[in-house]
Amino acid sequence: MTQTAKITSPWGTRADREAEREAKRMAVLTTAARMFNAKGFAATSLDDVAGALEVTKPTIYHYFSSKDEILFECVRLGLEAIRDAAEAARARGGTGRDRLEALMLEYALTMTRDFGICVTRTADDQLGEVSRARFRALKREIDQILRSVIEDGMRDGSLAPGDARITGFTVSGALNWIARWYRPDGGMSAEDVAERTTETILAGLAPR
Amino acid sequence: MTQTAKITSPWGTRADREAEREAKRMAVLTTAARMFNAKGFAATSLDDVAGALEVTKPTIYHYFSSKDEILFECVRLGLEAIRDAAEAARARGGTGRDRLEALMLEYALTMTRDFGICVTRTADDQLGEVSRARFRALKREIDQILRSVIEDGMRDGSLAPGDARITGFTVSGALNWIARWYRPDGGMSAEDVAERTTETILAGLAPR
DNA sequence: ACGGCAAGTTACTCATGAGTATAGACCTTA
DNA sequence: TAAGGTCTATACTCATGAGTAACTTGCCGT
Repeated sequence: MTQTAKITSPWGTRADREAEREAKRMAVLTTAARMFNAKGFAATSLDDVAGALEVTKPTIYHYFSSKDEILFECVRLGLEAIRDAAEAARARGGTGRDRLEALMLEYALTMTRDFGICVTRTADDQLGEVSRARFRALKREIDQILRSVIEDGMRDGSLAPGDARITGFTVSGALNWIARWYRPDGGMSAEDVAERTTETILAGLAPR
Repeated sequence: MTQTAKITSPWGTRADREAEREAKRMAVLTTAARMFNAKGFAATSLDDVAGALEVTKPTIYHYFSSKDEILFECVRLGLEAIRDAAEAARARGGTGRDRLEALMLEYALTMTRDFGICVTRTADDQLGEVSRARFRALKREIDQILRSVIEDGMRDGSLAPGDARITGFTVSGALNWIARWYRPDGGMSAEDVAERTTETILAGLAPR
């Protein structure tokens, strides 16, 4: 039998090159997000980010047009992860409570990851005008999905009646805070943290 | 009857002058806190703060030695307000649940005020090394008081059993978040917000 | 009266870091 | 093999804003 299997060419195709470019973009974003989370956005210079990737600043400007764009892309990835999870939870079956629980679990998990952490550490005043508007819009979108699921639950009796707005803020506050205290090396897995926090929010502190 | 009532001298005493100095210091802190909250710490220059007070930057340096000191004093005032309230709540009588409720109400109220807002908007990387250490110590102190009250409540049966650490983080997250969404002009008083949020945390979302 | 402290001012210095001009190496395609 | 795009580096510019030097004014205590 002759060798007919196609070997992979050492010369990349256009698609290969685009994938590589995308991989480099993501490497910049991941590195930047980690450094923003560790030292703060203002205290992290693009020279720092470039240095960590062992390239120079103009290289970064080859992939991004400004520091603002880099920060926005980081929070966008975090926010879109939450929004997509929230949307999926809203669309699935079950009671409002079931859907809320699914939503909270995914939300909490995102809060243990680089881009999710970046979201809660970023105040909108750090972004330029255009990014800021998009940032707020995404946050509003998530708040609204969360609130609508809570309202569904209150309506179908699977959640206690109350003010859906306040309840929504309480939930997002508790979940967002995970990003501030969770440490992967702290003996608790991200999944454990997500489950316990979700459980605490649902059950409340008072005994039943 | 002759005039014997002591008139207040136009020449201030030493105490007067010290009080005035203190008032000016506080004016700087309040103005700075509001501007930090509105535009972010990095985006607020001391020239901005001085301008808002209709003085010049060196005047501010007459009362404070650095921008770092100003930020730290702002968060210190916020954190000490919370810590004192927490300590008072821990010391008073009643079940763990009663004390926790009192603690949460005061904590929530502080989160609607300038220095409290400053606390949650300040990431420790914005502070110099020394201030950062004191900042963390104060936060830890508050966390520990909160946790000990929760543990008391779990022990005396007035709170549902669970992981006091996770529960504490959930509580502080939900409360801290108030600083991010509360607007005094939003139709709800700070007291209302504090009560409703506290109630939601205690009761939980699931129906009873 | 006078030395000195308190409270301001104007007019600097100086480090930092975002963003750019320009050039060179390499790779692909005609 | 020449043209043109892609990727990276060196070596800048330039605005900003923290912090300071040095001076003025006025009040206080001796």
